[in-house]
Amino acid sequence: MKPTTPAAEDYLKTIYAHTEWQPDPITPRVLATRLGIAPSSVTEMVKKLAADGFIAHVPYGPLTLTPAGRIRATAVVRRHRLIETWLVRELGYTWDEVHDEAEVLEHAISDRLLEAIEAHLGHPTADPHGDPIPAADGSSERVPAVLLADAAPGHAGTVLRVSDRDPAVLRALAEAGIGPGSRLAVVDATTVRLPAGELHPLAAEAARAIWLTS
Amino acid sequence: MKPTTPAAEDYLKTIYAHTEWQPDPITPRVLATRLGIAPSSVTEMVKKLAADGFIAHVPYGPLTLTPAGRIRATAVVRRHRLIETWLVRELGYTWDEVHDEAEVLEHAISDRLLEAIEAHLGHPTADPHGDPIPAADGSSERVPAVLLADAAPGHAGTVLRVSDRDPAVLRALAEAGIGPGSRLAVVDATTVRLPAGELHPLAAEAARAIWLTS
DNA sequence: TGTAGGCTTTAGGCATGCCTCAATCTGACC
DNA sequence: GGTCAGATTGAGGCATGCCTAAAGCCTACA
Ligand SMILES: [Mn+2]
Ligand SMILES: [Mn+2]
Ligand SMILES: [Mn+2]
Ligand SMILES: [Mn+2]
Repeated sequence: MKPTTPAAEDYLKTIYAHTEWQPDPITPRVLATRLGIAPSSVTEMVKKLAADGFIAHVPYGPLTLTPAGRIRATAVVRRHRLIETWLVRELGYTWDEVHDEAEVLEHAISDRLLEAIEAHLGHPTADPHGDPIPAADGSSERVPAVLLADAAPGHAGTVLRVSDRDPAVLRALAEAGIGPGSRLAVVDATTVRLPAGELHPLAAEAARAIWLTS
Repeated sequence: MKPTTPAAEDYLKTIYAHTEWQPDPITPRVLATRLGIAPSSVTEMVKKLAADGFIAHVPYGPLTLTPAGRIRATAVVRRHRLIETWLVRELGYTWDEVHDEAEVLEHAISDRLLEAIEAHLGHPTADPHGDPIPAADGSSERVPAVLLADAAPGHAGTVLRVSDRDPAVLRALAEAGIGPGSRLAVVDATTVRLPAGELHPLAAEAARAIWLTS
């Protein structure tokens, strides 16, 4: 399989991540926005990734990963999440601080170091945000989940994951003691009830970051 | 101070390393050979590094670091050696395996992570090869040392450092139990006497890799 | 069914960091 | 002092990965 550059790996990872918790394939426009680059830059890289067999693309259509692309993408996701886990468990990072560091290191560590870190951590299956860490063969368990913002009032469940996209949301939730494993009941789109019974208000961004068991 | 790219950092580090154990400044030709690139590539990068104030260079002359260049170079060396130390002490690497990994990671970790690793290791002052780890301010202790290959027969001393350039040499020395801190007496250019009294033959490359107290 | 406006692609450009090949300089030796 | 080999520099080129501006496509809605 063709080697990939750090830039290409970020494209593949972002395409993969888009469909991880939601079915629609990603469009060039959305990919450009997520990566913080111009749409025309996506067009160019898509041409290369398609030529190398990592993505399938018909002009003006959405972007989907080929089997080879999925393998490469999950390998990058695996690195990212193991690095985040390592930073939190071994080096005193909080869950809102790890993302940028992992974004760089995921392209820099060798397979050898990745395996050493994984063994050192005891083969964790989820990162600090509750995201599943793919196994070395690319497989990962997918648990049915609902976005808190989309959950019906009255729905009660366990926090499965919290999107790591917005550090401010992560800090606010940590402050409230909410994280993967927390039990929550949905009161309305901006209020949850904690196990102790007290009501807790949530910013709209927080409600769109938390995924509960369905 | 201007930011530096990974490539520029490798140039600065290599220029610095050249004078660390020997006084003559490096020439473009030698720098190109060390970096494994063409001499004309060095000419180009030297122009940029000189324009940015990191090196001093008169055409056709040798390359020397400015104070700004020395600060940047020691920062990279500090990263490199702390990473090597961390790989050996925490993750089961041997001293012949760490160099390539550190060569990449030295450009990838944040200041935040560097400080966390350093604290986690207890602020070590030397890396697995005995090379001094510069402090955050760039300072480092320089101990007088002689290359084993240049030492007079009969000279006895402690191994201060072993060059990490050739992994095969490092493996052979580890096999013989020779490393920083070992006591050795020089018999001739290719033989040393160990503390137990036995003689040990050394390859010429090994004799040019070992530095003893003078 | 026509069209406006958004999405996608194309065209042309730029910075980085390499390369090869050719020209120029330097210093050691005759 | 002249010569010449090796070192250094210059010229031109290429891959990567971004950009802006302009052109082309597509579709939802009038
Ligand atoms: Mn990344
Ligand atoms: Mn995460
Ligand atoms: Mn390096
Ligand atoms: Mn070292």
